[in-house]
Amino acid sequence: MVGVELPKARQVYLVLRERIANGGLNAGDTLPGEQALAGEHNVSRVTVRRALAELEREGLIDRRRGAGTFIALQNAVKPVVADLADVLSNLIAMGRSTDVRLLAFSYQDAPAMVADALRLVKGERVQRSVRVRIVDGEPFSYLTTHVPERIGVTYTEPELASKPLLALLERSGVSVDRATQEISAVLASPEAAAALNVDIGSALIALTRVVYDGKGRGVEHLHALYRPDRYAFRMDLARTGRNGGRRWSPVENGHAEAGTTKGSETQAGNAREERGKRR
Amino acid sequence: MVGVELPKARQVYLVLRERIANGGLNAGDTLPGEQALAGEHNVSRVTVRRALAELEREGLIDRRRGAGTFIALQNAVKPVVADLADVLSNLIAMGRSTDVRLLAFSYQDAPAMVADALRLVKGERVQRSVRVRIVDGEPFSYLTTHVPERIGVTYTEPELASKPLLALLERSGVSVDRATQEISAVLASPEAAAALNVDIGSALIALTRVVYDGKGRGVEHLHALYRPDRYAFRMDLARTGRNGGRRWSPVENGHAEAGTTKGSETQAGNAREERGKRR
DNA sequence: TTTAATTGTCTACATTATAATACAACATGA
DNA sequence: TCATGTTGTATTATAATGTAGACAATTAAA
Repeated sequence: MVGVELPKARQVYLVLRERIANGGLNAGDTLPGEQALAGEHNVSRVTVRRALAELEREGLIDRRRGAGTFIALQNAVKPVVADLADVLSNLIAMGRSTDVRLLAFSYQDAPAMVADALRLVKGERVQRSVRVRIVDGEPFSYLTTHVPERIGVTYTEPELASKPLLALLERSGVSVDRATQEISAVLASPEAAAALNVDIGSALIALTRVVYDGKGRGVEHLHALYRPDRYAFRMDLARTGRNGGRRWSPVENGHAEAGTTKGSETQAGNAREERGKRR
Repeated sequence: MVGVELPKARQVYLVLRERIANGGLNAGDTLPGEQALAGEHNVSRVTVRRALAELEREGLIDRRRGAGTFIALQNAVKPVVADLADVLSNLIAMGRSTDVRLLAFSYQDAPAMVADALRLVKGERVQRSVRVRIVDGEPFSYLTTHVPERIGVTYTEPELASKPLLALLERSGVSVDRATQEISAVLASPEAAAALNVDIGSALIALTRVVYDGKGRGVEHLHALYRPDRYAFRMDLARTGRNGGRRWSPVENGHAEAGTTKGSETQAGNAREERGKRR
């Protein structure tokens, strides 16, 4: 049973990061001393120091010998905030350069989950592709798509790497009509972590979208993973008329806000690259 | 720099769990032998066995001596899928029993992030509360709310533990009008992990909602953490008219589907409780 | 200046994780 | 029955991680 626990240094790191982000600690505040932190968390000072070193490397804190440890001034690297409907359009509208790398492309039997969602007969063949979308030189989404073979054959591998999948589907005569999507959270698997340049086991936003044509047949199964530090789903809600109903309705928000802070981005970006290389 | 890495056993565990969930492995399939897995992942067989032991404890696989390791039949404990607008209403509509525990309640200076979102003067006092919502006996959301002091004083601590916050706000004359919410993913901090009965460092869905009154003043800042195995945000989208626009519009879905499988829930629930107790 | 508190550094040791190997117990199919 | 491959168990060795304590360097305040 032992062996799958998190190292203590990482636990302390997590707790402190949480306190800095949401725990009511403001920029410039003084953190408790290493000795005190060691006591609070029931670990040795050396372990606390490892956690603090990681936080310092990410630019969240400043440590000054003799003085103490302080919360860094511009610690919040705000993610790009975009509407839930169409990520790509929003990014382009923000004037960002996007690029795609095709990591895998094959035809195979449909996994049970996909066959179920697309309403295929079990084992029907599908086209599977894995792509990484790169925005402004940094990877930020890891896309796994499954498309029924009969539709997949209407476009080629290089086309998939250069054009949006939805456009390819429409070109082949499919009427893209309706979709269902779910948002969840997962830990980064080694493959996804490598592609997105984050640590294995870090948190990722998971989005699963199933697209149907006019007749209700599934035409695309998309499983997307996003870096939460680079992206967040945002929606505006308005209270629905009936009083006491206590319900919200989604509101079309004209354009998404670009939320990435200029100054801090480069710094955090570099720190992250180091982290990725260290193995 | 060392000390915050994930143990190899946990990395292998993550990979295998990912493959079981989304990697095209179906129920009943045979996993590669421990020796083979050790080779694939460049770790020793002992390490692979630790990862497998964890998966077995969670009911995802069956191991039979002499025979092999198999994917458990009913492994997919589907989360409760609900609409993004109003979680609580959906749960009640599903006929589920919900309960609330109040973990913290205090008045304090507003953290920078909250003050910013609610458009308060920095350091203005706010009421902070931490609640855990329990559905069908299992904790599934961890809510941290900040409300401006002038509004917070209109209700009492026990009221907060028994009535929805939005109802309390309206009772005090606040016109709840508009909200913005963002969905992201975070790792479970020790506090959240303990409250939600999951492992430290597991992935959680993070939702931040800021509610405004008719005059655009912030009246509530909600930070919610959900267990992804118990919950997922779902939305239905329809293609917007203009052809080539390639945009989606949210669709009101009348009622959310209850997605929890009866049989598997108890089993997985028990496994999880064990996990929570082991420390 | 003095004093106390802080971070930085170092050493020695204990505990835990991982690796490599061998062998037993069991299942399966030839 | 037998050969083969599997999981279960044990042993040993090495590496990684955590602990404890002491001391130096620096800061800030008394």
